[in-house]
Amino acid sequence: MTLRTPPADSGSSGWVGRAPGLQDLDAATRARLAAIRPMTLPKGQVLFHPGDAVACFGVVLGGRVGVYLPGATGREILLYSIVPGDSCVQSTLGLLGDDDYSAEAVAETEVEVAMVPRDLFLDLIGKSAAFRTFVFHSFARRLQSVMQVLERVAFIGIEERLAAALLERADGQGLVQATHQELATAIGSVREVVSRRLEALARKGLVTLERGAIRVTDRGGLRRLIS
Amino acid sequence: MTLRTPPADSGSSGWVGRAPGLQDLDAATRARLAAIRPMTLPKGQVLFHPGDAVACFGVVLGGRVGVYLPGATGREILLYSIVPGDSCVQSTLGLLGDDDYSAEAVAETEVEVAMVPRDLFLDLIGKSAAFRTFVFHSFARRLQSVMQVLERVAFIGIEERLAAALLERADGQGLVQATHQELATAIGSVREVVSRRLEALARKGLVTLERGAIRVTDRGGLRRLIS
DNA sequence: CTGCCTTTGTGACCAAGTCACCGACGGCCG
DNA sequence: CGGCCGTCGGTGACTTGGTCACAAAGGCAG
Repeated sequence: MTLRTPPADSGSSGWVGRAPGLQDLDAATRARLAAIRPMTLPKGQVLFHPGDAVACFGVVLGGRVGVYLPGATGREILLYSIVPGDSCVQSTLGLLGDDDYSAEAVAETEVEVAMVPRDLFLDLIGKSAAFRTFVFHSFARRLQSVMQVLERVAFIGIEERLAAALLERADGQGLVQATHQELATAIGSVREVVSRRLEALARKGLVTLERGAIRVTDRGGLRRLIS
Repeated sequence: MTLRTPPADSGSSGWVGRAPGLQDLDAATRARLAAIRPMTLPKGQVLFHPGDAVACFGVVLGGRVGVYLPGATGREILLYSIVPGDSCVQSTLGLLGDDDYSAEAVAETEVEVAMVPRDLFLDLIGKSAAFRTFVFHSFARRLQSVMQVLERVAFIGIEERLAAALLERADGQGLVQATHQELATAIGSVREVVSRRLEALARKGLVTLERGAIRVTDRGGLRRLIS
């Protein structure tokens, strides 16, 4: 059995039906989108860098993409993650506002994504109310979430942010597969600080530390730190 | 001579022609907007609080509105200022994403604003490409600017942010009419820190301090701090 | 002038970021 | 098997920025 992308399947739903938020599209728009063949990107692949020109409107169908804002010092901070059904709002920004990308996007798992070319995107925005609603909603959610990131970085202490990040990432067994550096980037801090805080959490018995991973042993305790 | 709002003047352009960004609207949309009577708000007036439901889409015609994100600790940070021709993107967010306001808007001068009711707004979004473009552009600019605020707060030192804020606010004579507290809020810091930095800038001969104001005496010197 | 409010100054302390360096683990290759 | 090297994590000394508590001016109304 081959691992190629499946045929376009423009007859019935195709990938469009699998994208949460795009299901309510009118038939004409559906058909035009369905003609696009989704592509698969390996984990670690960079989708765009700051300064790249925006060519397409990306809709993520599977996997997770992290969007990072890099600072002058080499540090960077996670703006948001794109999960299935989200569009890449950085692209919207570029297509509608004529700006280049100012952030970096990295595939954090293997990712399946449909790339809508600029012209089709602009045409659909004009013609399909449902498509417009989809785009606007993505946009609104993103602005909200960026403001939340700002609020946290500006007003909330490291311990609280770290606890939240751990709870968010823990799987069923409480395992968080992330290096200290990755957690630091996610909460807008630096490795050393995260290492020290994790050690403190471990001393309080809330987590245990492994190489390349953290195991959450007391979810309630972490939740209490968040208040 | 009375100071009332002028008559609606729906015949020719009315206020719509005075709003940068709305000039390219089609005649039908223009007419529907022109029927709205702009209102004037005094300096200091609060336009909305966090938690308020969004009822209208506001377009600022004159003056300046500051939008602040409040933190749990009582501190708050300036997200952006709305100047003539900008729409209030917080409103867009609420009207399209069904969220309440999460920020606070305050008139920083006397302000003239046209409030577009929700239904008319949604209708125009659907029917007028030019209006849509206007809204999208505002939206895109705002997301960009919020990301810039985040980048500064996360990665850039106080001195640099302060110098930038001073340059931005200085009038022709170099006078910045703002208290230390106001500057602190603008750059996402606190009064004490700003006071100390200002004192340092004064010792370097870049500014002189007055009660309720700062006078920039060496623009070049401040610019050099920003690099 | 007096009292009161707003703005600014100050010191001690705590939280977080920076820098420099070390050690520990885990492949991987000879 | 043993040594090499890259990634990951630990640590101490130091700087920057935020917090807290309180004092000292300026300004204005009564």
